[in-house]
Amino acid sequence: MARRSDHSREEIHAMALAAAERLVAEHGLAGLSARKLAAAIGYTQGTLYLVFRNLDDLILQLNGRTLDRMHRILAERAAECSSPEQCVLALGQSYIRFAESNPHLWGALYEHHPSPGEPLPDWYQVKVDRMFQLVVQALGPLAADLSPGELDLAAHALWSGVHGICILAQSGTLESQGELTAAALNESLIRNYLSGLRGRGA
Amino acid sequence: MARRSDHSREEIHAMALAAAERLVAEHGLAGLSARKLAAAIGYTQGTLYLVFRNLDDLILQLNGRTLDRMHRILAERAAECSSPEQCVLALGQSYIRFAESNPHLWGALYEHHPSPGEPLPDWYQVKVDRMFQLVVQALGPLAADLSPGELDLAAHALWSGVHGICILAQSGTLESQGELTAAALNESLIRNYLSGLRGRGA
DNA sequence: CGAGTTAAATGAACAACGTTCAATTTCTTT
DNA sequence: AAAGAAATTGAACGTTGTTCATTTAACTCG
Repeated sequence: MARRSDHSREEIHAMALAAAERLVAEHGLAGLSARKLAAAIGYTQGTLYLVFRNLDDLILQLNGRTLDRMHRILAERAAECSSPEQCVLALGQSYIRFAESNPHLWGALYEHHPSPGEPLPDWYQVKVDRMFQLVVQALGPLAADLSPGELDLAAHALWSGVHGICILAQSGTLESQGELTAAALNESLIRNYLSGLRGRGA
Repeated sequence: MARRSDHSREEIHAMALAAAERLVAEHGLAGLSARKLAAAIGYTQGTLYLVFRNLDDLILQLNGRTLDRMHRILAERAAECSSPEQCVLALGQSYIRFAESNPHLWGALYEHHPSPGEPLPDWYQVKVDRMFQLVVQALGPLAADLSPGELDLAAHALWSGVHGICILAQSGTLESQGELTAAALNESLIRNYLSGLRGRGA
């Protein structure tokens, strides 16, 4: 089996990403290997390296897709809500729900570290920033007296807080105690933070 | 080189953990391997398996040590502060400072996942709970009208928020923007959350 | 003091990993 | 049909975690 057998480069690229998504969703990042992934699309490991620079590159692109899906879902939810506070709450709950129903794909987002300390590519950073912008937008009407910088700070503080709750929930640390669901923590965090934000300056 | 050469089992255990701490601190979890670690203490890889069940076990014990060190530092800081709000702030800042000055050891705490979904051993869970108790204690005087359950909820919400900020900071996502330091996010999160907590019920 | 026993330590072996690239195979063109 | 080009392969290399038969040193006893 060799040249131009069935699929173009673009098709192989898409097939590989789709198969990787299935593999990771089912077995986590650890269940992904070049040979297994190649077998899943009917090729051998070498072929993957014609389409991706290496596995890190492939995982990064997979994470990009996950960010896209997540952004789409959260943006929908943020559009449906009534009051601004409800919007922020909805964003948080949607994020938690996404993490809970796609644990391995969501986990891959932060389990995967690019090689040294080298920065993420621009196109990936854009997707991350777009997520934060959802929070900034939802937060805007609530904090009319804040400067743009203060608003950004608040959005980041709040959103990394929600992110931390997801991580804690997925690590199973708070599985034992019944009251401490991710949803309850999320609501407490957002409600009190917003209340504090309204009560004073930044 | 064979039997009873120089060190008892306990000594080898301690030497291995100390060497692992050095290796991980310098090169991250990825820089740790059975052969490299064994060489660092003058043994071969097989010897490690006489003392540890496997590498996961070793890393878990290493993380236990890190949690111990961190708890000691945070407990000292929490004892030195004046007002309760200052205590919570000090805890958060100390946590961030620890993560910033021990990035790889702190990273190993959450990068390492035990094999399937099997739970952490009890002795480890105790160390995690002990960390949360520091927050609960610091939070206690600030929330006299809260039930124990609500206090626990608040402590977990706040602390996972701080944790999320550390993760975000270490991932380098907010390195570009100058104002968004982990310390600033931490202060915003804690100040506003506590303000909200005082202003109303849970 | 030398022989025999016991246990510590080794390191070869196995399967799997990411990655590379000469070799092979198929398609296209002459 | 032969030659050329290009897609795909899969053997190879160096690494990984883990096991366990074999080796080697120390201790015990006659």
